[in-house]
Order: sequence, then structure tokens, then C-alpha cells
Amino acid sequence: MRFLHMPHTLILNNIAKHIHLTPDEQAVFTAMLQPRTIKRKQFLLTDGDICKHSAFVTQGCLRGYTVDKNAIEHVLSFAPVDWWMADMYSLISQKPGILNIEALEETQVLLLSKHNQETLYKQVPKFEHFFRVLIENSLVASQQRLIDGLSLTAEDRYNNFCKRYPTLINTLPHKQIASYIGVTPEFFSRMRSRK
Amino acid sequence: MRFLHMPHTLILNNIAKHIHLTPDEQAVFTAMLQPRTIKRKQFLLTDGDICKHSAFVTQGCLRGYTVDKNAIEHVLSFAPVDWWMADMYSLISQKPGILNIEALEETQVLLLSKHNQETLYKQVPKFEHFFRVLIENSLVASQQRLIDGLSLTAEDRYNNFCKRYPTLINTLPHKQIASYIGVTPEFFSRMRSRK
DNA sequence: GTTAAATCTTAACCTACATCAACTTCTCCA
DNA sequence: TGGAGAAGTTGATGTAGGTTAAGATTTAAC
Repeated sequence: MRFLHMPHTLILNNIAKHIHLTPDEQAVFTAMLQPRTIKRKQFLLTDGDICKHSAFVTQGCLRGYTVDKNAIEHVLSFAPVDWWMADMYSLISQKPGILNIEALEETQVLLLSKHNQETLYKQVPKFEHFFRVLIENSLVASQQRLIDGLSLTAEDRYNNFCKRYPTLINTLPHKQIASYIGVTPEFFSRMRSRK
Repeated sequence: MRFLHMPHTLILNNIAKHIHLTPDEQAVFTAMLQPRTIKRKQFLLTDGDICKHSAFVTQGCLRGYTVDKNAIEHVLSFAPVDWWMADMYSLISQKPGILNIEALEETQVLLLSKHNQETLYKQVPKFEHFFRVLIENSLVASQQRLIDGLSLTAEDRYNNFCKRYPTLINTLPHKQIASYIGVTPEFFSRMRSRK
């Protein structure tokens, strides 16, 4: 029997949105989680590392970004509380990744190792269902963002971002949102002043 | 007992890349598939439809695209032989979709209905594993394309496309590749002449 | 096999967004 | 709590890629 402290109730609720777990299954799962604190501007992973965990954010916020050949950063994703984050490419291939995952503020995560994740798939097949659904939703979001990038102006992408992530607008630095949307901080500032 | 004709060997090999099926499981699966031919310029799905099937291409080539408010088409994906295609957003939500899926040439597909796909997950859980891996790979490709869109010039994106899909370069009309890369056919033509 | 339609190319001009630079305002931690 | 560095702003100028239009070439359907 285990005492369920706060971080676990959050992740168990996250999972309960898609699958039902028995108390035993919950125990198996939570025993696999490894908590970790990442200070502001510290990294969970840097580019070139092999990604060995999926991270679930219980406090704070992460951002995943790449750096191009001109040393410009491009934000691939944010992970606020209740979101999952990983360098998917590296996690599934176990080759050196391309993402830098940095804490934007003091952040707490629960780490699930790739090994434990695979064990879970075998011992509790429902988890394979859960992660399939999770990844499907990510894919749909990623495809929508691709389409937006191809068909909308920067201003429309900004408006979409405001609608889709109203809470993030107030917590994220503007330059990070600019990078996510695909414009420079300068142009982002001009866009905002035009309203 | 069923006679395995050509189209089924292709899809069974596609699946065998990730999971092993017993002859019985193969039979259950192939019995669920519904073959269909789509003539050149005909549609498997149009925008506003609810997507009820995943399609596996056994001959020809599909393209999935959206149309923006200026009536300009944007290619989200191609599906040549041995690839899967669907409007993922609509398929998982069962709401009206945004994709038009058109045959670029006479195309044959095997359709797996959403209902059968879910039955399969229950009866043969390995299929949940298979589709999870398939979707994971799609997600990684989609994320890489997002990063490329944020960090590369049109010319670099074109070079990447040539490297990643060397066979498609010769079979697809230039205007479709231009659309996928995110440039106009005119600019695409200029890029090509600069070499 | 012909022909109409679709695709591709080239050129002149245009615009959304980038770059550079200088300044102002935040913010965080010593 | 003050000050140094980060973040945001504003203006002048540059450019990758878009638009329009017209002609050349390919393609496919009858």
C-alpha cells in the first residue's frame, strides 16, 4: 500500500481521462515514476543527448526548442502543468536528439523511463491504448500547426495561439511565443501594437 | 480459409515490419479490409466529410490537402504505395474534417473502418502496438517538418525533400511538391533553375 | 493522333517579415 | 534594494518569396 501524495493524483487524473486503472495498476505505475526538480533556465535534456524518459509536468513549465545553423532558437513545444514532454525522435530511435528541453521557471516533473514505459505496455496493456491516444492527439495538433504555417499570416497564427492557449499568453515571455509562432521578437512586438 | 491475393501480401508485409501475426490473426485482419479503386482526380474524402476509414495504398498515390480562404491548396501529405492515409483529426474526433484526399493517378486502397480498427485493438492487442508505432513515426516526421519550416529556407526544404523522398521527386507534379514545401509553383521553378 | 487543358517557365514588380541598431522597461538575485 | 542583464519597443532599411501576367511545354482524354 502506498501513500498517494499530490504529484501522483495529478498524473493519475491525467491518465483517467482515457483509461481506468485499478488500485493495483495505479501502484505499479506510480512506483515507476521518478520525481525531479529543474531550476529556472536549467535543462532536462540538451541537443545531442539520447532521450531516455517521458516527462510529465506537475509544476512550472518546460519548453522544447532546436537551434539552427545561425544560432537562432525555434520552439517546438511548451509543456505547462499536466502536459507530457519528450524528444520523441530520440526517445523512439534511441539516437542523439535535436531538442533542448529547458525549464522556463522552477519546474517539477515525473519521469517515466523508456524501459518502464515498455514494461507497462506488457504488464498493463491499457497503457498502450493511453499512449496511442496521447500521441494521436499530438499528431493532430502538429498537423494543424503545419497547416497553419502554410496557410495563415503571422497575425492569424498569433490570434489562433491566443484562442488555443489563453492561459499561456500571460505566463510566457513574448519572445518565446514569437519563436513558437515563427516570427522575430521585433515583428511580434509590432503585430501586438497594431491592435 | 482464404486465398491471399496480392494486395493483402503488401499490407501484411507492412504490418510485419512491427508485429508478428499468426495465420488466424492475419485472416481476421484481412477479412476486415475493403478494397477500393479511386480514379485519377477523384476523391477518397473531401473537406467537411467525417472520416470513417484508414486507407492503405496498394497502387498509385494519394495526396491530402487543405484549401485556405484564398482558395489556395496546401498539401499536408502524400501517400504512395505502402503508406497509410486518413484525416486523423476527423477520424479520431468523428467531426467534419478539413482534408481533401485525392488520387493523383489511378489508385487502389484497402480501407479499414474505424469500427473494425477498434475491434482489432480488442481482439488482437498487438494491433494497438502496431498503430501506436505508426503514429509515433508520423508524429516525429510531422515535428521535423515543423522545425524545417521554422528554421530552413525554401531551398533547404527542397533539398531535404529530394533526399528524403527521392522516388517521389520524379513521379509528382512540381506544383504539388512546391505546395508541400510551402512555396508557389513560380518560386519553385526559380529555385530549380538556380542549379 | 489531335487538341484543349493543365503544367511549367520567365520576368517585372510587390509585400510580409527580417535585420540592425538604439533606446526603454522589466526582473531577479547579490 | 539596486543595478546588470534580459526582455520588449521603435524606426530605417533589406530580402526571401509572392503576385501578376504572358508565353512555352507537357499531358491526357476523346
